[in-house]
Amino acid sequence: MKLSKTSAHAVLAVAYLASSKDGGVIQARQVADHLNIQTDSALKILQVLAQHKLIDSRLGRSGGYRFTKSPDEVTLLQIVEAIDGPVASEVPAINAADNLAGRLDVLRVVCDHAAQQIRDRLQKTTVSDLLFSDQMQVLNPSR
Amino acid sequence: MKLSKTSAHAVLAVAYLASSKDGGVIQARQVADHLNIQTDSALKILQVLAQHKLIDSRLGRSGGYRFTKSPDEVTLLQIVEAIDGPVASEVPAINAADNLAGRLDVLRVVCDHAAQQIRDRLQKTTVSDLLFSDQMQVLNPSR
DNA sequence: GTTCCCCTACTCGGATACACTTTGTCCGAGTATGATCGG
DNA sequence: CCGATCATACTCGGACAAAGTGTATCCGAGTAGGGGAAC
Repeated sequence: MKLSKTSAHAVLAVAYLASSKDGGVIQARQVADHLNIQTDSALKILQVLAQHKLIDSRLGRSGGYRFTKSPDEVTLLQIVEAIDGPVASEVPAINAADNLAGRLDVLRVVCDHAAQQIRDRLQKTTVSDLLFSDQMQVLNPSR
Repeated sequence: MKLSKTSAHAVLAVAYLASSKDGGVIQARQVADHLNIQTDSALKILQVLAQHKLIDSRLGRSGGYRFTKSPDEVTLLQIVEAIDGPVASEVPAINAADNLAGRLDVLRVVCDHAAQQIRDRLQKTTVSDLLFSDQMQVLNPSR
């Protein structure tokens, strides 16, 4: 299970927007500073998230991004698939003899099942889980 | 769940050796022909499998490779991890503020769980499962 | 005070360049078998 | 007939080149709000 860097940034960006929804919008620059990445990179991530309706974008001079959904409704699967595309099984095409078709089918079934388990796991975790962990972090060992 | 091309080749190579164990060794060239790949590529795969003791190699003029284990004992996980390395969770290192540590931990837990499920799935399937599917395909009742 | 226009700050979206991983290829070296040759 | 020598066919293992994929950066364009000038 390899989480792409961009997906990880996207998840943290959504969590950041969700934790900072004071009604106002947040600019890409602020998100970039929070994640310690370039503004352009954050911009691209936020654009894709907005295209998939996971966050709202506002154009113009006082524009920015905003998280308007309920944290319970947005899952990690939605975020990851918005960035990296569908989490599907991939068995490479192999140009081999016909009697290998059955064995390749077995591999496909195994990978399909594994991919489904990944999807299930990513769907069980929502943005609110991230927000909650944040509270635990702040309230726990500091003092 | 993305199965690398080399891993797929390795699985099919082991299945080929397992289905052809007449007592004699099989040369890398034969495996390459069976998989429709270059001899060098097959050679490299077989070498790695032999290093991990999944198959036996025999040096010298009448050398080659042989599958001596029981098909029930060798799992797909062993083959895939021999080729691609450990199937572990990977959450990219992110240089962000400290208050993001908790959220990153959540991501790590999720990915760890997903990776464990992948391992479980790959471990449940053995070489004998591939051989059985082959019989179903070719209708060759020999076991 | 109202209207019009321009300037500014932001998002949008494609294009491009870069880095990393995977994949494919090559070559020298080691090893065991069989054939050959000399005693 | 027997043993030493050589040729052959294979594996071994590292190194390298090519391809593919993910990542970072750049640039022009569009959009909305604010400020200033003219009336």
